[in-house]
Amino acid sequence: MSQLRVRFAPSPTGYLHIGGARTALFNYLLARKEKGTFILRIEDTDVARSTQESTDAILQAMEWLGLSYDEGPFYQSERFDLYRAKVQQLLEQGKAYRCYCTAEELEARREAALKSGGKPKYDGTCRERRDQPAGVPFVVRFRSAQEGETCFHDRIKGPIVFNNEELDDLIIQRSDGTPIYNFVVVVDDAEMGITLVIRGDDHINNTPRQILLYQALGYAVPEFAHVPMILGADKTRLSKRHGATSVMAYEELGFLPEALVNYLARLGWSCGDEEIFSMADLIEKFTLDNVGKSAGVFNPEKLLWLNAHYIKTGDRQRLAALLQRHLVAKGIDTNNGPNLEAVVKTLQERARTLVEMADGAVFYYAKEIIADPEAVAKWCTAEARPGYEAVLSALTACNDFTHAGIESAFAGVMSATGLKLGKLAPAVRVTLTGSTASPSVYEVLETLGQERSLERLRNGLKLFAA
RNA sequence: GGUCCCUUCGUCUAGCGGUCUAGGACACCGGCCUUUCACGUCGGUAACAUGGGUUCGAUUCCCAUAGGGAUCACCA
Repeated sequence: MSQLRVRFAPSPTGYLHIGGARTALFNYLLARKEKGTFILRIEDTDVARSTQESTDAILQAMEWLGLSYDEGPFYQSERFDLYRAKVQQLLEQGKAYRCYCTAEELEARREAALKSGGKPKYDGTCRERRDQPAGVPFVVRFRSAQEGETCFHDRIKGPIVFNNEELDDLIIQRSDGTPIYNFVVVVDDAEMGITLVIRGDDHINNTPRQILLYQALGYAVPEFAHVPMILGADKTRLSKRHGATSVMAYEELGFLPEALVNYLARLGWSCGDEEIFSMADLIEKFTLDNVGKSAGVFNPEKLLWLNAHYIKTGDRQRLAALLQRHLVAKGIDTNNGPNLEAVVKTLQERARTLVEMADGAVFYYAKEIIADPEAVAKWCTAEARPGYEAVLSALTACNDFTHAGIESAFAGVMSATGLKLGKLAPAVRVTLTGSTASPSVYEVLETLGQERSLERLRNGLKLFAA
């Protein structure tokens, strides 16, 4: 066990999105690699916006991705006593003060400042206020440093310096007594012994004020590593406009968790020319040194490619179980039909997602084949009928309905009729699958089995032009 | 607007002063394979934002400019 302690601290105001998942992944990978501790903390201090459903969704997504944590989940909503005590401590030490300005007043002043070209920061009205009017609601503000500079060495971005003049006295406790993010994140990271904070770089601007807070509270300041944002194709922050952003939406779309993990890891991190990484590979090879500094564009095409790779190389039994779920979702009963693993085998190389695989598997379980009219018109012609009938009788006579047996049945027909497979197979494919695109007819025949195949082939006779 | 971050093919990236006529991957285009669709395979198009420095020598270091992103809440 090393001293490294990292955490993922999502706010339960929605599902786990792609960006959050990558942050969680990086934390997880580093913790595992360094044999450190990975902590999960739910940041639900905003009671109005936090929901149990969101928390559940986040937990579920973490589990689906295989990101297990060592401690937690901790809920900030259960730690208000701690925060109140820390606020009190700051108040007593004169490092924080009560502010009686109302939200409306502040808003008005902000606008005025902006209009006159000034900075929209708190003007310090209550900074030196001594009286404590009874019955008047107040917030607690942190007395921030007004001069000097605050700097830190980011593990990804390098040295970053802020002029303290840019910082204002931020609110650390609302008028309803609940604490605010920038305050609790400091208290919790310190109290939980976090040694390295890995988070999105949208938090860079929060870092200096948090450092000041660590110091005011007498805590050691942890290290920081700010990972770049993930952008949409138009280079703006990834959002719903760009398609699915929820991790679990990808499961529904037929993606495998290892594909998403692999993709997310490679978005912003690299290891030479390698592209394919299992979770074990990532744990072995991940380092913050190879995380890039610039924001990356989410590329669904590449995710698709990785997913196709994992489907191609995946375990059939597992894929069969996953495929069944997608088939059932389409209202298809897989009980009266070919073995699912055999079906997976024929579709593995031609499906990029489980949804595509399910689409491609539908014909196997159809009670009746409804053939594409265009395909029928093109291949089920009077001219093709003799060959088709020859195949039908050869397959009827076949007593070894395996790939090899089927192949030799076709070979027999080909030598007897002089027709090439290109003349024989298409019509068979159409009556068997209803379409011109499918796995190899030998495979389809074998997978369907003799009984079902012959039934379809006989029914198919009706499709031929007279 | 202020502040902060970022800047190699369309996209993800390799590159950590000379090995760069810049490598890999996705996508795209073409050949091959082939019973369809795919897979596979071979090949191709395609990038160091711009301008100054530093240096014997810059894709690599520094500074500007431009562009992009983030952030400026009693959200996190």
